Amino acid sequence: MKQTLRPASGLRATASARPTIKDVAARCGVHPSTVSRALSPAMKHLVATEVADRIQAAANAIGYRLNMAAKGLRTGRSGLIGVLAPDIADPGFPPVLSGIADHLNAEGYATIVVDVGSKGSEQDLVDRLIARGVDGLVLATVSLRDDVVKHCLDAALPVVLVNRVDAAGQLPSAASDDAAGMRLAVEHLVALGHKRIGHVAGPQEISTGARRRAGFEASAKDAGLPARHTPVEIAETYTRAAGREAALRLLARRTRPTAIVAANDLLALGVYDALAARGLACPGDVSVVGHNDMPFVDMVSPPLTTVRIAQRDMGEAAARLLLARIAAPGASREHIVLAPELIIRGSTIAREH
Amino acid sequence: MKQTLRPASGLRATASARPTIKDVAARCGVHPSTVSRALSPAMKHLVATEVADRIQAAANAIGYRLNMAAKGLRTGRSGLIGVLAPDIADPGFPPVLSGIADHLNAEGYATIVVDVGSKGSEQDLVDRLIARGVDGLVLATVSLRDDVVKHCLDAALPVVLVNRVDAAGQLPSAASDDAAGMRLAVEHLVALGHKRIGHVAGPQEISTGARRRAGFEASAKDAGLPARHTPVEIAETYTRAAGREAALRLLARRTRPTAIVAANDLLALGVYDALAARGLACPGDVSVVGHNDMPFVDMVSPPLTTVRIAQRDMGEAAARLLLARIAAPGASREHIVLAPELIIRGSTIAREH
DNA sequence: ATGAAAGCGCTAACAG
DNA sequence: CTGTTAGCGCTTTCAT
Repeated sequence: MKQTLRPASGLRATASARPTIKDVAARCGVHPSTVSRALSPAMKHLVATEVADRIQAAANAIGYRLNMAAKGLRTGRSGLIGVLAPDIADPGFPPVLSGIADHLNAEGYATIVVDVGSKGSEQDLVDRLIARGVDGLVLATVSLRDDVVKHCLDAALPVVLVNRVDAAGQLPSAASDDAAGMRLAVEHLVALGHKRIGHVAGPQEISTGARRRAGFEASAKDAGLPARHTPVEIAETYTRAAGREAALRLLARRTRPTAIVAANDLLALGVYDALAARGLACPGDVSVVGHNDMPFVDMVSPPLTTVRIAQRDMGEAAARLLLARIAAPGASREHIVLAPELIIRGSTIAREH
Repeated sequence: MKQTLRPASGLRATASARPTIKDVAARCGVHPSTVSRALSPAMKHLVATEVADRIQAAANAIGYRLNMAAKGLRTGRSGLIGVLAPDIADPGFPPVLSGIADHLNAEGYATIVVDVGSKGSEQDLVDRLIARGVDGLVLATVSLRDDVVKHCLDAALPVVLVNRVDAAGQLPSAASDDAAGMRLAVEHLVALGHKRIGHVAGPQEISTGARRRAGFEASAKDAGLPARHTPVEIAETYTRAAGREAALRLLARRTRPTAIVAANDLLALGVYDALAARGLACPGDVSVVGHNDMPFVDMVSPPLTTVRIAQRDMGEAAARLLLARIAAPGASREHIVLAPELIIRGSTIAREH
């Protein structure tokens, strides 16, 4: 028998190690479980008020902090949420993230954000998060046919999507109304007298890319514009460079569009680059509309007309959805859709006839 | 005696619960500790290769994942690092963060990023991170006289600073050479013939604000410019609005500067706003230099001349420093300083005489 | 209202 | 090389 009891555990005020529930108990002359109860808001009512106060005081005095790892081990819930982001550096993402994190923090959760872009396989990242015992996942990365979704469902892990949706609509999501956003853009241009409007579409395996394109085509049709006057070119990635290339292809068409709607502000800046490369003026020769209203697009020249999406709200909605899912695993597959808003600036102008 | 053994633990393939080391052990007919050894890279050599392989296979077969909370509880190390950020939405921060996270991830750590701006007391945030058992902290928030620093030192928690330094220089840090950056800016303007150069300084309780200001004043003096021709106005926050106000004050001076150096790109954009408000042209009437080279300042009009700082490297250096600190708690209080670079664009022009 | 006991999943001495 | 044993800090029955 090897009893490795720490000598006089809990009595040494010399403690440099982190105090535990036992230290508090010893100091109050009560049993550790009583301390646990007194310090847990939910169980506090089971303990005499006077004792509870003494325990609270002692805990403060020695600077006791709950050990979440131990609690998590015991309860099976870590209070950790994983967030998979496509690229932290993308200027559109921080507001979403902060919406997510604020809401989650308020509920006592901490968030681990993982940037998928840089490191290898998304599966691996998810597995590492599972190893950390995350109680749920927010995916801002899902592409339309995606194995990660299946992977998470297999792991029986509560998951929500933000800013994206999955092809089958199986997962709860919070996203902007992409079709409505494109309609805003197209109708604005039509009202300005434009009859030939091009679209620089985003990657089609990402839901925003596919849905904005569909929204563009539908709105153009509804406005009575023939397909040959509403050409679409696809950018393979949401980057300025890809936007430039796609716009260049659009401008090389037989009948040049007098306006271009981009699926994204980054793409729109690429359109600016293409225009400059061809010696065309914006908005003089070609009007441009973006999407997302990312920071500082009001400072570029010309200030970009764009569709603002409710990024913070989106993040918050996703967090709420996830928490609901965690509380009731079988719950509703809700899709929250947020209304976009057109911000008119200097990059769109009436078409002189 | 109450033996609550799970019946036939590890034999049920029905398992919907997460498999544990015991399940793997049962499946292989070995003891759990052998599994632990076989699955730990560091201890694997203690186990027969054949057995180790069998264990590995079984683990994969049933989808076993290490439970980090349990491991952490046992070893006292969580593999979690906390990052305190002033504002995730600040466009300057993501590259730093991604430098930190990438390096840390590669070493098996996960990072919890906390945005200080939104929620209450920084102390509380730190305490919550301590409750999570973080192995160390990266502070991107420290102001020059700061109690958080003391709080962390008290908790004997390894800490490094990034992008900032503390007044006493007690903590290891990774930051850009602010003085050198300002010298680059001032000498550039002097070379262009400017003789009256103003400075929109950042908050003086933040090290970048204070050090860039000191750098500005030193460089101006070295260039032979009298103090009355190199006025300084302080912006209370690093925001476009505060930059505008400070610039307005600068422009209201008796002898108007022909160039303005801002402590930060956000501030520089505020200077643009002020110039526009006074009907002055940039760079025609007043040249402007920023600091940080944040995304898309090359797209504003005019494209901003600015001092680029090595943000990603800064993050990576901070991560390295922290890991070193964790490995050897008493280790060197190293200050890593990164060299900045001047990026000349359209907002600075020669002063016609 | 409190104490006792057991165990979450893992690792680290310590025997063999 | 492998099994035994104990325990990290906490919560939660179950008894008092």
